[in-house]
Amino acid sequence: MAARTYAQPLARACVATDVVVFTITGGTLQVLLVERSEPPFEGSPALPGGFLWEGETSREAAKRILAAKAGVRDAFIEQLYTFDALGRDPRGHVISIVYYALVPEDRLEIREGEDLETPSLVPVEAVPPLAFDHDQIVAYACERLRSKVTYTTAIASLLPPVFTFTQLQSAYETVLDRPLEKRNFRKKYLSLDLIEALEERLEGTRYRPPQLYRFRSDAPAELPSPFL
Amino acid sequence: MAARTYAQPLARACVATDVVVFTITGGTLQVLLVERSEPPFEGSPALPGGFLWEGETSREAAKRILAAKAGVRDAFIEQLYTFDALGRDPRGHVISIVYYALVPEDRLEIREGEDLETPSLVPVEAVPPLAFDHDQIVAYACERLRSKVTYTTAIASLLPPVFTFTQLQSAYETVLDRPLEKRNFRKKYLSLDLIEALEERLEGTRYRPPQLYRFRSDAPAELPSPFL
DNA sequence: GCAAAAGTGTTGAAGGTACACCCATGT
DNA sequence: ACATGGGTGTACCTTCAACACTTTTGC
Repeated sequence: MAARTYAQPLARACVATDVVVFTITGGTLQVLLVERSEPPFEGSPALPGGFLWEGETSREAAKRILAAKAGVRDAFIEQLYTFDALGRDPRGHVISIVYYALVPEDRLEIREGEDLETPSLVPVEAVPPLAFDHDQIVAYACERLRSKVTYTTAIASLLPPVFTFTQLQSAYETVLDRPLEKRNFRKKYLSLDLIEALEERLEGTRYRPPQLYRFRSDAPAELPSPFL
Repeated sequence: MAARTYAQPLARACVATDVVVFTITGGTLQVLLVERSEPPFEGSPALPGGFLWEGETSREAAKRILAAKAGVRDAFIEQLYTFDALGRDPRGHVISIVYYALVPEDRLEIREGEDLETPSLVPVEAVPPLAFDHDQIVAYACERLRSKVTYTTAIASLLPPVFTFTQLQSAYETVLDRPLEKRNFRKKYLSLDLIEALEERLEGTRYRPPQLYRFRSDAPAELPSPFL
């Protein structure tokens, strides 16, 4: 590829992608893990991932992996960081361009890929020791997610298209891992003008039916300043 | 490396690093560019960069490039993003793990590398069209830098170890590209307790000698919330 | 004494935090 | 009528923004 010769031998690195898939289930933030079906770390839990295919970008690879393991094709997905410590993969110099994805619980379809790796959801508070440097990656992704929701509308990607205010608040509480005060949260959030009330209310509750909301189609992805 | 065969051919990508070196000179934010001494884009301005060497991480490569072009060994350096669009390098699939670095003006020693590429500083407001996707990279790095200084002490890396309050404020104004109100800035900044006054004042001014400050050795790198 | 930058407080507006009760529904 | 979560307003305090003059030095 490079016609010229260099004083130093160039790295012969392989490029991989791993994906940290987040979802909220049962009031906890969960991450999707697979059990590795081959060495290295065979049998260990790990992030879903794999090598880049020819002619594929890392984002495309991440989407492919997301579709394969989580059954989702158009989720929020964003590059997290590139991990390339020399010892991170015993097979040699493998760099991983890591993405994180946000998937609403109801859109997640966990399936075995062709490679027979079984995906499962694990609360972020209970992630077991993982293969490679994936523990660090998960920790970093959580940090990023927490900060991201405070100045963007990324939370929308963890919620169904239509939701109640309580669901919205509870999603924030889950991600941020702290309680928010109900009245202040509503006041503040409504003032941001990001969401709009539907005409219907939720039916079939055995209590007062809550107002339904959705994000406005013109809601900005990013807010000028953090609001939480 | 991979013993197993795959259904799809794996990407044969080369890994490079580029570095966006920022400094403040003469009240403007500047970025270090080199003129490419070989194809592709021979003669075009570009970011300093190059392929990873064997046994080297991208961060080490970035530091090597920083040292080679800017004569600086221990500057602030942080991974920015990994760019891997398929068409970004006409030679083939080259992914670039990009870093950005902050260097105080007085520590910068611009030098020609062995490759004869001549580095020069250019105001970020006047960056010419660059090779590859480097325009985008510079734009993204500026954005990152602007947001970074609002919630970290990264500004310290653009200043000499000892500085006046005016220098500090002016560094913020340069990076953020907007004026700040002097009294409010001082009040707010002092309340953060990040800097401490030296006993000496600056001498040799032809006006009232200003107080000198330095960042406290225990100043946190990151602040709990943005302050500007 | 003049030029040049350093340094310093107050006030009004806005926004944040803390807090407790009534409402609408299903059973 | 009761249980359940839905929904609302006020008072205080903190923080932010706007604003102009005096001080210290060198020449």
